[in-house]
Amino acid sequence: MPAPARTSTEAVVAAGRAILEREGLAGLTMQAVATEVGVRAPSLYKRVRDRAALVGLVVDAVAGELAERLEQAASTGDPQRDLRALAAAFRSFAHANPAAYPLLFDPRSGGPSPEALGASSAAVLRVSADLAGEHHALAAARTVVAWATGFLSMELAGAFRLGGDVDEAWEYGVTGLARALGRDSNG
Amino acid sequence: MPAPARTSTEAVVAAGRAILEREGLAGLTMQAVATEVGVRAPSLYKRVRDRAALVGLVVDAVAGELAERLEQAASTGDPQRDLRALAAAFRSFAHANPAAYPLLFDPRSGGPSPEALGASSAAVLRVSADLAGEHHALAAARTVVAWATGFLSMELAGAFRLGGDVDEAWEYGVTGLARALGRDSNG
DNA sequence: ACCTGAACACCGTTCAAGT
DNA sequence: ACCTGAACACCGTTCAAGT
Repeated sequence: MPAPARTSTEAVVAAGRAILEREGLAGLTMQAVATEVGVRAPSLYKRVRDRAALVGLVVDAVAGELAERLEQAASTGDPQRDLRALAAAFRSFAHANPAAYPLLFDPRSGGPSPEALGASSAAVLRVSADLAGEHHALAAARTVVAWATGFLSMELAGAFRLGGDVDEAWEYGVTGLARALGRDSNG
Repeated sequence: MPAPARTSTEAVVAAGRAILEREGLAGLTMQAVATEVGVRAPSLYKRVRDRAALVGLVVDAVAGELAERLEQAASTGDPQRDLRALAAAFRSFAHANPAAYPLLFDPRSGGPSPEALGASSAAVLRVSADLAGEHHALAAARTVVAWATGFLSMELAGAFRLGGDVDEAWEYGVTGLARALGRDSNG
């Protein structure tokens, strides 16, 4: 009477993430996930409460991986270089996860868990403190992340349709922010 | 045999927008819109091709209204003041349209039409040119809009969960951007 | 303890039939 | 010319029944 588990929460989340990138959020159905892990849709409810919870777990997994990338990126100790490295890490992560990335900041997805959020914030906060001073660290970090995530959302959405060079606009932005944060902000 | 029209595309779009804010994107169903305009769901297909097209029309309407607000806001002629006014207009519009605003930059909504996009961009481009010089106008405008939209997406998503004062972070960002765009950028 | 088929409510969409 | 009921495919979710 036992009954062998034919899948796992990790497998379900991994499948969800793969399908999300392959088919988009609308394609991330319970049936599609069930098929991918080799089970029938109702069985998924042994692993996750409902579809929203599944999406939440996927978002958390993505946030965790982003945190790793940011941590690896901001490691030179030179605040100006680290800021540029953080920005580059954000952008390459977004390009590699175009469907998942916008979900991290989507009002409708609940957002990442506090833990995942904290992990993702750590590296940015550290560099922001180095650059803008402890007193302005939080506001500076929010400015950087807001710019990066807004830019990348727009880039992924194809919202830059007035011509011009998108890479150049990105470069302009990083440079401007590095300058803005680094000036007479040693509060 | 004629057959009186019992609704109109404008009424459908207005209903869609109202329901979007009341019930969220998931609540914006063809049935809900049909009920609101006093018709049965299949009749909506005389006005819009499908649900995605309806959402697109709603997004366009919202983009058009945002363009008006931005145009009204940036009118003092002083670039620094106009930039702050633009930022304030973005934020109050987002707060007034919390469900619709993120859709403007959502990869999944197709985004606003080129016309609506152009109208929304005009005021920001003008102020950016005044501030950063014609040569950097586009990159500067993209920096400002990216920051504002990213900040507001995060604010609406409840992503600022590390404490601190959100208004202060906004203020810090505007000030930093105004400084960054206005310095030695007269290319 | 987990898996399944069957069932239900709900949604988008099509279409023949009405006026 | 527009509106409608009926129908279809599809989806999330529940649950009793299997092992």
